[in-house]
Amino acid sequence: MDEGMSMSGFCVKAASVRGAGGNGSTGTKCGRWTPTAEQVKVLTELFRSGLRTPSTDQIQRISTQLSFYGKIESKNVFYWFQNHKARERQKRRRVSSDDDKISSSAKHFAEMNRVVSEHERVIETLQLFPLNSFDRESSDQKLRLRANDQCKETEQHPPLDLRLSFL
Amino acid sequence: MDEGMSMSGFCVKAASVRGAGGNGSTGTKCGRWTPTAEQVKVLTELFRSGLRTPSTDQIQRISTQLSFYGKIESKNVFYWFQNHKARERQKRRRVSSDDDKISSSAKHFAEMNRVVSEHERVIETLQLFPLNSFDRESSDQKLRLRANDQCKETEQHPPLDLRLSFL
DNA sequence: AACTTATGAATGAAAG
DNA sequence: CTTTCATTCATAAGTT
Repeated sequence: MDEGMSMSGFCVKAASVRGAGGNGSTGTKCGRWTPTAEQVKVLTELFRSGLRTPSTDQIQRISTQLSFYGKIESKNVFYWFQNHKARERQKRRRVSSDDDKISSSAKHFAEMNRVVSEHERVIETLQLFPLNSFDRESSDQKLRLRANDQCKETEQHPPLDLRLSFL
Repeated sequence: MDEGMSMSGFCVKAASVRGAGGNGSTGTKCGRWTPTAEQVKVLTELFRSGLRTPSTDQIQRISTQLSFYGKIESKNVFYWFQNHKARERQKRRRVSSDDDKISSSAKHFAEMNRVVSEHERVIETLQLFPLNSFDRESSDQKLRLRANDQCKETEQHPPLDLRLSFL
């Protein structure tokens, strides 16, 4: 597949975006959802009302409701809340960094210590042998305890070999 | 605004591409695993072949194999499958939920990715293309260009009703 | 038109 | 497995 932008995508024109009665009558770009002022208004109101992470069902309802004001998909609503919440938190985080000063070390300390807590496991050599009877939840879980390596310049790779015979 | 991070003094990103149409100049980014185009390609192929929840040893093997194309850890493989599977399911759910709303629009090609037969045990020697193909197509970033628009301007919307009672 | 900002979309990592 | 959080990428919209 090479091209894919020529199926049914053709936008006419997008109405004004946020900014209150914009009206610009301009932006004619598709490729990503461009919420209308009304949609943003409703979404914002929902957020203000305390809704932060709508359930799938709620997302569906919101989407349906908003589709009345313009094209929209469930995922747009999903992403909107996800982003809105994340950015609000992000901003907060920014502000809370006024502790500056000469650093109370507390933060750094915690961060430094957490790495070597209980990673002494060194599950480097995973059990490659087939477990006897119950080979139940032996997988997954253990892998998570791997410590992080250091950044290694690994941009030198060999030619792509797509054979998956190693399995 | 914003700057580079300075947590533990690791490598700061270098932006750039991950083997898109350019060349091998991959961004040396740390902090979190950034799969190379080759790695994604292999992982995707494995997934397409039916692999959904690799066992510990499979993860280990895959990781080892992929490390040939760049830095990678077992947990990255583990998470990749975990996320890929979950999102495939999530996406399907969302799309199917709001497609009844779109009605007169074309069906989504996302559905094209129907479930692959689980009986795929032919992960023996899957070769998609010659090892030295110059086909450096991005399989990672280009992926984002999937068509998803059909911007149907609903410029004729009703008066704004800000009641959120539909929840 | 180039640059900057705002924000939609994606995804790695992790929590529940 | 499902859901959430954190970061990052991409791009429409706004600014200079």
